[in-house]
Amino acid sequence: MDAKTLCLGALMHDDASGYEIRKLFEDGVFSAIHDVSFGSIYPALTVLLERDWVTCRVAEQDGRPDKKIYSITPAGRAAFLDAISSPPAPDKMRSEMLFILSFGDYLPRADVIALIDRYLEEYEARLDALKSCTCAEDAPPVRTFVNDFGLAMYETAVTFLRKRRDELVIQASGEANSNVGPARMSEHRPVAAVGGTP
Amino acid sequence: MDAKTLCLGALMHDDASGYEIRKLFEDGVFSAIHDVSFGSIYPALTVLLERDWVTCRVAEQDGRPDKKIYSITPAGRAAFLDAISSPPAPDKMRSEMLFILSFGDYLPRADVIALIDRYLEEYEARLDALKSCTCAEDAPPVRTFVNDFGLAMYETAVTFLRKRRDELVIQASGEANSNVGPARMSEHRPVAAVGGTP
DNA sequence: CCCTTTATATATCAAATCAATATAAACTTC
DNA sequence: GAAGTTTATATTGATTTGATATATAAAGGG
Repeated sequence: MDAKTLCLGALMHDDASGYEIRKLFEDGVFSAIHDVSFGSIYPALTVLLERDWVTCRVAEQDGRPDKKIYSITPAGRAAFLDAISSPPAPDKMRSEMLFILSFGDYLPRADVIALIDRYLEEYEARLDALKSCTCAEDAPPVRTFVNDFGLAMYETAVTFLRKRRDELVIQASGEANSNVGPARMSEHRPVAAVGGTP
Repeated sequence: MDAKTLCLGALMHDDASGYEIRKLFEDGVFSAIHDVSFGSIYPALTVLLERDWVTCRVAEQDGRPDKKIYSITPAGRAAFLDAISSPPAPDKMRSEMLFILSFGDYLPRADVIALIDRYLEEYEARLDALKSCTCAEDAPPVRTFVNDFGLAMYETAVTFLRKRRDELVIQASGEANSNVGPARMSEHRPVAAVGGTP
């Protein structure tokens, strides 16, 4: 999906700066759905301005750098509704965790369990975040659809991971009395590329 | 995750051509996990050849163009295991469907239901594909982990979508006796960008 | 008191990635 | 036998990402 469409979607809810749009996809309502980075957002906003799909006002702030607050125009709303009326592409998942875990046979059992622990942490955090931003419970089913979908998926993930983790721990302690308790791996960094000259 | 690492992972299972690697991520074992396109695979294989992490033999075929079949070397296996020992990045989802559905209030109810129907079709197909490639049931839990995870997630998705679709249909037929049966949208195309000069 | 981290806020750019397209032969279907 | 699909490889242009730079300020540790 085009970064311009994603930005318009964010602005359909409320006026926002580029930074705030990013946060919507990082932590906010879109966090379970899609992702965009600054490198796409700022050029997209520039183009949207040129096309008069959005307007921009500068808000001075005490201390912090000036904010450029973008608003969607009626023409922008029309363009957005037109864009989302085309049939969407299939969902795409990118999970380094699952990719690595699919090679669990090649890794020490303790590493596999530690990896599942990290994975569990991630999905527990997402579940909590989603639960806390759940709005009115009596809202119509269209409005709660996406939130409830995310909730159902994350709950399934957490339940599955907890069960399998425990099975692996029991199995491992049966094979050898090694240390496979709730070990945590070191702090998070993106997975290393496959070497080469940096 | 680096395309080189993804290619090495594919070759850990078996020798393959660039085309076959692509299929593993499109239809095969990695389809629920990650995605890579030709534009990443072919340059990656070239680099892997230079580093002697893979070898390449040309297989002549009757009729069809020659196949370049790549094999992972012992050094390649070592490099792969090293690459996957780094802590992985968090999962990323990109769902145009959910993004569009989150604006369901702005769309005609019939369109929303048609969209959910498409979504259901997609996940039913994925579920079937995953079910058919499920291997030995007595395999150790590490080996079945990723497949079972995908199965659990897809089943949750399908169950959720079926339930919500029916709720929306009942609600819609209560509001007005409009045609909201199992309508199907036109054939699949990627979602349109937000206009501009093509 | 200094240093690091975290947060707000915008912007740029090289490197990686994707979607689309070109080529080509064989197989399929009508 | 013409047209379309599938198998297979490869390239290109456009887009996206991830990293980095700049600027300010608050918070916390040592």
